[in-house]
Amino acid sequence: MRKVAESTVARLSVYLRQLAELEREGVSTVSSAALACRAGTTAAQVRKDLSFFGTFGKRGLGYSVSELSSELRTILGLGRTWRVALVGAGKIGAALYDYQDFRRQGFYIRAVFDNDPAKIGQRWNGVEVRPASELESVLRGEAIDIVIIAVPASAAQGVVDRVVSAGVRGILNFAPVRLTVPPGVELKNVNMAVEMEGLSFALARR
Amino acid sequence: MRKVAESTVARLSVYLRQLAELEREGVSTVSSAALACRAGTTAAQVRKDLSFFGTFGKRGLGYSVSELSSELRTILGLGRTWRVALVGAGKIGAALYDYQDFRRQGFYIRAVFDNDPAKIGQRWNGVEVRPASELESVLRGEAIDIVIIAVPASAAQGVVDRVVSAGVRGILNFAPVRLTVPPGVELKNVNMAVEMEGLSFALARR
DNA sequence: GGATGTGAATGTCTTCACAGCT
DNA sequence: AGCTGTGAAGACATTCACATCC
Repeated sequence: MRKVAESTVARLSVYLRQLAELEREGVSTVSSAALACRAGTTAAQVRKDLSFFGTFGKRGLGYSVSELSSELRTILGLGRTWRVALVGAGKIGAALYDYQDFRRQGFYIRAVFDNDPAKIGQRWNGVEVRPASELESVLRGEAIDIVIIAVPASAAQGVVDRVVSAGVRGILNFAPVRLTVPPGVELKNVNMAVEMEGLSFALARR
Repeated sequence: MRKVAESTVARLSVYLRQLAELEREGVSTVSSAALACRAGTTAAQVRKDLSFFGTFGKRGLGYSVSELSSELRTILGLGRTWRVALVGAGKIGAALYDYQDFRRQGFYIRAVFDNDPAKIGQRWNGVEVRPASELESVLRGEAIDIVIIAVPASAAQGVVDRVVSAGVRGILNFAPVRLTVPPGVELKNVNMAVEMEGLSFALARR
């Protein structure tokens, strides 16, 4: 069960989202072909992806929407809540804080940090914006699992080093800069500039 | 020169960013090994990526930082300005509008749309927030190349259909939903939920 | 009959290793 | 000597196709 491709995991997320939609639509059973169609992939890919984790379907029938949904939630580690901190209370931080989809999947933002005195002390839905000086102590005190980096590029690596030293092992980075973390720490990057440049590349060659 | 992997293009963006940094540091020449180290990949990968587009280095020496930088900008289609529209003037839209890195690479937001009467008519840095009803006419009138979707998931596909019918061929989607576009239209997705679930997956299996 | 689960085949991407320039 | 550029090898991911089971 080791060694699963990142692309497989990303697709599982997509499947899960499609299953949630099917559930809302009242559909109770789905074939790999139907799920693939909604997820933008192929039936064989769906079956292969799932086969890494077990066997969830019934031959001749397909998959139970609710069962598969629940299995995927377990596989993706969504069977618990995750304690999240947000570093950077600027526009991007505010947008992320608001992004309710996180909460729905069990990601709870338990702490917010910023350096701007005008923001420190504000209450966001009951969560106080704290100064960066309290970073390590709050991360440990609140037992934070995952930190979201939403600070300027120049400050990001410094924040990451402190976050890692405070024992956090999952980081989602929105700063447009390549960060380094020690082995054992999981780092994901969301870089809009890379995506935009992917678009301009594709559009330019025609 | 056809058929370049998406992953290659994404890395080119990263190289370009590293080269810009090297330029600021006053470095004039860089080896594939040094660039790879900064970009988080291998020397062979750097050379192979570049080899799809030509030969830019000097054997025994490395690459001229400024030359390679300029070549990459051309390859990525950054040798011109791109006219961008933003649909959705909520928190995410506001954060994106503010994201100055876009502008620096030649992506200019020329139009903003929303449905909220409280937002329509606002001026964002001189760009007026317009009602969605004007979508097609403004996209054509302003000769928009790329549209950023920052509306709720439920509204996204409808917006995309209208945007495509108005002749736009590049879309960057921030709504957490799988969109479909006809062939010939380039679609990139930024999905934070997928990234967070990738983190929880990695953290859960230890 | 119908759809899954999976080894085998195919396709794609990355790494190796070295000839060839500077 | 040093480092690039690139075929060839290897690793990895996707697709095929079919035996298997409901």
